[in-house]
Amino acid sequence: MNDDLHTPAERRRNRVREAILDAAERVFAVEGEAGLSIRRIADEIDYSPAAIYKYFGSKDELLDELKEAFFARILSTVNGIADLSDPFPVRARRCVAGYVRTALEKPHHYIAAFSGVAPAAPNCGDLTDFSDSNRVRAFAILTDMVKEGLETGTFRTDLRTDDTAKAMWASMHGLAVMMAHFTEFPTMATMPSQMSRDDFIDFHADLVIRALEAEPGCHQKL
Amino acid sequence: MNDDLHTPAERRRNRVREAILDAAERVFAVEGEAGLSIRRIADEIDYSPAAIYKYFGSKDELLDELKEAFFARILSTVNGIADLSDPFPVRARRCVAGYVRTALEKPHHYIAAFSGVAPAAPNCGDLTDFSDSNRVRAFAILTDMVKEGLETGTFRTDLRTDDTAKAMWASMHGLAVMMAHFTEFPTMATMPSQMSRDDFIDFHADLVIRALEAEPGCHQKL
DNA sequence: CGCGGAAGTAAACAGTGTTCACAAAATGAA
DNA sequence: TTCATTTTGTGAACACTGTTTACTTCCGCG
Repeated sequence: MNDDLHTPAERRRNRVREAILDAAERVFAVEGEAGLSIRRIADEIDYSPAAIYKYFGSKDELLDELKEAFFARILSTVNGIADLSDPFPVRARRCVAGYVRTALEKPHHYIAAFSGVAPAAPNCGDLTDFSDSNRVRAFAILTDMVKEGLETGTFRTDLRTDDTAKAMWASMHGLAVMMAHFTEFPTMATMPSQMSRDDFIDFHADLVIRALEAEPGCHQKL
Repeated sequence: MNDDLHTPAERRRNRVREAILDAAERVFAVEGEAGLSIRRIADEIDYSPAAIYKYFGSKDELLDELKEAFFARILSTVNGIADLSDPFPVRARRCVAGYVRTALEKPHHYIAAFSGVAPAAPNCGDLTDFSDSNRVRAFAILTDMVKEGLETGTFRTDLRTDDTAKAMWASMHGLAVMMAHFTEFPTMATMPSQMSRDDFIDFHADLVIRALEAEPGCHQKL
């Protein structure tokens, strides 16, 4: 968090950096990855395109920072919910739903964060390269949740923690990416539904948790 | 299916068209959407870039055809499984798993098919524009499956067919897109797991179906 | 002050999708 | 056959893109 803003020069530099990110953010949120170009950002902040390369090594680097920031936002939302004192399976459902809702606040961001096949990272091959902090922390929330479900006896005892967390995330992610993809339609259209957007998210969250419960559906409310 | 290949000219034209699609397919499967350029395709088939525009209105149109063809392939796989005579909940699980496995045969294709926010279609707004044939048919398979589960009493009776099908699709899609995204890692890495890739797909499929069952887990095998 | 490094720039390079005027070839009719 | 018409293919251009390079300008430190 400490960004070393001691000297005026450093603060000034940081201000420009933020301005670049802000401009990128603005354009990106509206026009998506396709509409975002270095020259466009430069125009927005009245700089020359080349200037941006004094602050970011490449366009991808800049984009990664945008996506990472958004992912951090989702993470903190879910974290906030996880820290509440709701009884267990309710809290779990709320985390799932919260994840999806936050993801849908910026559909372009969320989709962009997972579009494309991840390149084989340099320091990969083992599981030890588990260094992408935000995603790791997000995953940790899930595994903690599963552990709690197991310990309290809410979940089936034959579930492996890590695999279950992964499956949960896949399901949440699926809903988020699907609704984000169809975001410009009313009620996620092109597919019939009687439910409101929010109700559907809750419905899905309920299913995700229910799949794990020893005696499913004992806590109907919310 | 009838492509009107009556005259020699039409057949010749169709051959070139296929050659273009084949070349695109080849490049796309290996290098993904990023590595695919009109000029690259043109090189591959020894034509000039401009020639391609005699066969496709735009690069997007060409790409859409690639994606659509792949989606059709997934669809037919799932359809094949759905037509088997397996007892019900087993067949449902197999459909889900089959969807994911086929999607993962070409990760680039699958991800590309859902990357980006869908633009508001011209003839949209109502549900009546339900005209994207392949996706509609895929969705129909799901709704049929849910209906069968409801009629045979396997599924909970309080499930709404359409919403349940949508939720199912979201979960399958989530797993597919997640595994596709991390496809270049061993065992979908960056996340710990004790299971093989295939086992995990089955595990997830089981969870998806189990969430809908009236008495979950009565048909453990396969 | 002067000096060194950082900030910012215009211009260029290599690449992209796409269009356009034009040539070559195939087609259909007389 | 010959001639006109349509189709197929091309090279060059246009307007973009991300990125680099040489250059100037400016700020902070000694």
